[in-house]
Amino acid sequence: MSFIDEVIGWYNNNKRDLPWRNTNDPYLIWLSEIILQQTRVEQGMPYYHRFAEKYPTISHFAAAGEDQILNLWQGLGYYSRGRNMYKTALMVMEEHGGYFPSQYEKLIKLKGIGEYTAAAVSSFSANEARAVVDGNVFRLLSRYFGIDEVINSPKGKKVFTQLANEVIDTGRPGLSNQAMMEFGSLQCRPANPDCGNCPLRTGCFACNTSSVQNFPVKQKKKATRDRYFNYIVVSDGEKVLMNKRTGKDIWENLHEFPLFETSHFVQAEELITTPGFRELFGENVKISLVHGPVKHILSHQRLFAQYIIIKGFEENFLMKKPWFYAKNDTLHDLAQPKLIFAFLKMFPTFNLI
DNA sequence: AATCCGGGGCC
DNA sequence: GGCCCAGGATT
Repeated sequence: MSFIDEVIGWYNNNKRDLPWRNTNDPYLIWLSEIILQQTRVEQGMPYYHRFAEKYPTISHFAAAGEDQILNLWQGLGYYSRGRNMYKTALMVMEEHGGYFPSQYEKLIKLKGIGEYTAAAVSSFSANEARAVVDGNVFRLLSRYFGIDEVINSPKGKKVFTQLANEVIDTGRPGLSNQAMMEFGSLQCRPANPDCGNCPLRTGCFACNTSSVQNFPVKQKKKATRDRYFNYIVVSDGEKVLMNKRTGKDIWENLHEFPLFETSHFVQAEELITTPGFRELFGENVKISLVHGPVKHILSHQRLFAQYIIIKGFEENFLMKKPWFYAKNDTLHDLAQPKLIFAFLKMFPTFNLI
């Protein structure tokens, strides 16, 4: 049996029953593939069900607004995926007559769809023979063939893409791609792979040289930076002051409390006496309560957030600011990062004030 | 080529 | 604390 025949044989006996494998609809497959980018199946599953139920077709999806998409995306991270999905939905309605494309060459032109996702959707929905190369495939190929090319580099990506397209079963590309990823995910997993029971062990370079932990070779990422977020909570118990983030920073278009960022940690009492603070929130503000600091890890940043509940906020300080009041019972309609929705979940009616 | 973009699970 | 996860866009 060839390499790919072994992988497919294993897949037929060990595959998980995942909902997006029971359809040929390129829209639903696209939905699942975007959700699963850099995201574990178990984490993305509830989101897939929510999206598929609320937006059963691309027309339903496009009829929503970006705010609604981001709201349903809340908590999943990498929010550009949600923003790009919405752009793609509009493109499909305008440029493809509301029919989600299934061909690689059309898919690759859409927002948020790169080589991996275009190969996945086209092979699963239309059986185009284009190999998917995700983290699972990198790992499986590098271990089995003993390839020490750095995977997170343009050259490495090229090398592994070529190899993946050489091993793909062109007679059944969709099945072949699914099998490669499932094998990498369950059998040839990152930590403690089950080499003793692996059907590929006799031909596997890494297994035969006891060097599984040496593959794949990956360039280490740069250290993260620290940021200090001071969230200013202004509430009368019925409504709360909110801000919608803009620009190229994290969490674009998500909502949060008015933010006062500092270059280092500053105690709340000291913070409100700094000149910049008074200019933003008024001369008469006083601290009611402080929550935190809360540590929050992102892929490239460490956030230290403290929530400063203040009183004495003057309404005329709303002038020329993007802030707005949101009623407590409408907060759930606003997409928020975890640092905000987790706080609101702890104090749903600001009963701490 | 390097960096940025979330949140969670595992070791 | 580091690594990884059905990656892609930007610079």
